[in-house]
Amino acid sequence: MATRKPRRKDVPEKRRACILNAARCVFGRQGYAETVVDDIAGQAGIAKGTLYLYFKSKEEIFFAALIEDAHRLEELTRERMRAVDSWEGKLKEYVGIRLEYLESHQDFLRIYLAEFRNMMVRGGRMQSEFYQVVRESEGHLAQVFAAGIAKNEIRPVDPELAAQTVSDLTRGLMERRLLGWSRGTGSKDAEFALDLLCRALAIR
Amino acid sequence: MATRKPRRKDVPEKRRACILNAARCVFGRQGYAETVVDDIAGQAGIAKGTLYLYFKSKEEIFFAALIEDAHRLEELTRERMRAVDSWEGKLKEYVGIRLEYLESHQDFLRIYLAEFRNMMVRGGRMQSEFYQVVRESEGHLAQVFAAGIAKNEIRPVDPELAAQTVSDLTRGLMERRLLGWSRGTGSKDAEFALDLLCRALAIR
Amino acid sequence: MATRKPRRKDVPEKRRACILNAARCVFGRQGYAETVVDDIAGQAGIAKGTLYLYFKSKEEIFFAALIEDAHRLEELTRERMRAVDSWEGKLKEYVGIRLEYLESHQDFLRIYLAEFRNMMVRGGRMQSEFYQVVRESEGHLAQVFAAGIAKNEIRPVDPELAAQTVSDLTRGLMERRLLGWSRGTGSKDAEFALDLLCRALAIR
Amino acid sequence: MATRKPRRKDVPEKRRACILNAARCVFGRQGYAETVVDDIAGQAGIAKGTLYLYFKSKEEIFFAALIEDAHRLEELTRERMRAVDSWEGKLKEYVGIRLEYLESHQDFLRIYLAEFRNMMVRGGRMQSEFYQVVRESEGHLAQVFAAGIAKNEIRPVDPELAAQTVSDLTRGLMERRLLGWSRGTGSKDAEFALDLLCRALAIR
DNA sequence: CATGAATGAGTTTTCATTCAT
DNA sequence: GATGAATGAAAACTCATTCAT
Repeated sequence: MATRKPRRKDVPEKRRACILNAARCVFGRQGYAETVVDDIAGQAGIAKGTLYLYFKSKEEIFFAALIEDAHRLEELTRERMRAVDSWEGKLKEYVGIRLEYLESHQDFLRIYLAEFRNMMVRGGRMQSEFYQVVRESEGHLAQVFAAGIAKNEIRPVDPELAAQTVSDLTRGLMERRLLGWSRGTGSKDAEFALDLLCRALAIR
Repeated sequence: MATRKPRRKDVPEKRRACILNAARCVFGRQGYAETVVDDIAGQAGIAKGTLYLYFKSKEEIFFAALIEDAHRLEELTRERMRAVDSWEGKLKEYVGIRLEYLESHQDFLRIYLAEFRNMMVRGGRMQSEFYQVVRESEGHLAQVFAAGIAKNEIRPVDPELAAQTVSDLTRGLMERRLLGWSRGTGSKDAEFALDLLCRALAIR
Repeated sequence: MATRKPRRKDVPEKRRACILNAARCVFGRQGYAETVVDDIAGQAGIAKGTLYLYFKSKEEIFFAALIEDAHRLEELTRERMRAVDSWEGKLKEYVGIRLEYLESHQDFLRIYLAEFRNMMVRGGRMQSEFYQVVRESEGHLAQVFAAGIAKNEIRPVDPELAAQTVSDLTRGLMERRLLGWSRGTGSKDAEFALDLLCRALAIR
Repeated sequence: MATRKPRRKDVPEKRRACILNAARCVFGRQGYAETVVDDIAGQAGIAKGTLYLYFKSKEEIFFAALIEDAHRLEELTRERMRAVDSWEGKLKEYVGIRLEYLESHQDFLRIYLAEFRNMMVRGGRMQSEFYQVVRESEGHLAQVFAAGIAKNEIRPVDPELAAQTVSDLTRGLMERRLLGWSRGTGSKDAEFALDLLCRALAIR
């Protein structure tokens, strides 16, 4: 009913998405510095000049690609966490969704993780938005822990710190997978991390 | 008596060190890509050409700075861990030394962490040596856990995985400090992480 | 009818030719080493970067300019030699065409001759193609002599050696003209060289 | 009697010669542009700075090496030509001495020939002196021919032109040897060239 | 005298961005 | 809108020359 004829106004939207996909692909494979604008245009199957009709600069393309996917991941996470009740289940989803995402969006996660670290190196660049998404994500997790504490299922720890811990461990898991040190969604290392968190946080 | 006149032969050594310090400073502030060779020369107070008497390329300077300090950190860690007996104490030292090092070698740790993540992103570049140091460091930690398990002080977990977990958490702590989200050596987040690890690993 | 609108597709061809002409001009005036890429761009009236859209490197420009003209000279030579019958006539054309070419393509011949000598100095560089053209040219001449010998018009000498001799003498004539020691197509020195060759080679 | 004790004042002379030999060696092997001053110093077994006590610049070293040997060759030629009487003998010596010199001074002849051609490319550089030596050499040869003509042994040709012809042919022979196309002092090509000249010049 | 570390102007090449078609 | 040829401002690296020791 809604999107019957994808005429006119939708084409530009399609173009934009196409460019961002191409960008994720080449940025993920080669990194920001090694990627030349022609690579993105080539991968997207359009001319170099056309890119500049949709984005102001190479950097803008990069962050647009990064943030769009970060939002998507965040939405997906909320959705899946809503679907389970226990805090352990929600925690498992948080980690699990990231490891799944990794399989299908390796390109994105490569730049996501690398950029996450660059954010550390200098506050600069990282134009607040990516930074926001990351903080939101951790905030959401913190709420889960806060609720668990309120329900007396979790020890009375600082929910923020617990969330940070989960965030750190999950990034570690993803990175090692990217390096090829481990595989699969439910492998040993993920189980170990989840078990460790549950043991350390659960009452008793 | 010994080093009275630091003339002649010592000067080149001094120059090299001076260049590496300058390099750490600018790489740490601006990252690898944003740093131009002139910046390093300027910071070191020498001419651009002089750099090339001591190093073959910008990249070589980068890795020399990185690896030299990585070795130093690794040595310091071993020393300090040797000085205590309990596995909890050793663990505390491992984390503590890193947070202390951070205060005095912020520049280095900025590039250390950023590069650590880049290593994840693509195997390339990272010329094995840095990679070696990092793996050694985790291996050393794993031995500590293995010993704890043998002495029945630690639950029978995979020592490698436990070491990875510590590594991930410690990097997380450092990164947040670098971002200015927390301060001090003995602050809440570090205590939280250590407490969490001890609870999760200790028998009982 | 044919080439009414030289639009679109012809422009790149024109650019290439324009660059090569500029290159011949400055290389011819200053030599390879003394020429900087900016000189070529300036002479061609385009930006430095544009050169690299048409050629991969300074060296490639150099050899493209060299070889293109070498081929042209070779073709012209064959054409003109075919037009006469006697071996003396062909010989005269071989020398004459070169001296004429010199008048209109001084730039080219400067680099041609200089490079010819560099070829001698070290086998390196001279990427086979120029070398091929030169050898072909001498080979063609050798065939003329071989035919003359077969027809009993020329003494039974080694045709290859005779061709080399002609080649050496002709280069000498061109070089002296380039130095300004003599002028004109039909001047004394050329006549002398031709007469000398005919006397030495002809039967009787 | 004269040179008893090579003390004091002779050492600098020795140094100079040593530098020039080194220069010939590396210039001959690598060409002017590819040779860096360190190469010369290294080959001479002295420090780079020392070169500048004996010569003002790289270019000066180059031309000093070139001209010194050119003078030596010229002297040797005169000596040997004086030792024979017939013009054919003198001619043979002129060519022969050059082919011999080639065997023992390949390095020099490589730069000699290349530079000879560069002289053609632009009058510039070639600071008259080398130019002078070359002209003298041809002048000397011309005198031989003039004498031959006076004695009615040689046809009444222009002696200058004849000398140029010999010069061109000899350079051709040397170049081909340098390229490895022929070997030995008395091989076919040299005989051919001499025979050709004699036939063309001799009365009858 | 001899040295060789230091210099910095100069070179080639790349590539994000623009704009006439 | 789309194109891709043209641009020119950097960047990494070299090397002839100098000069304090």
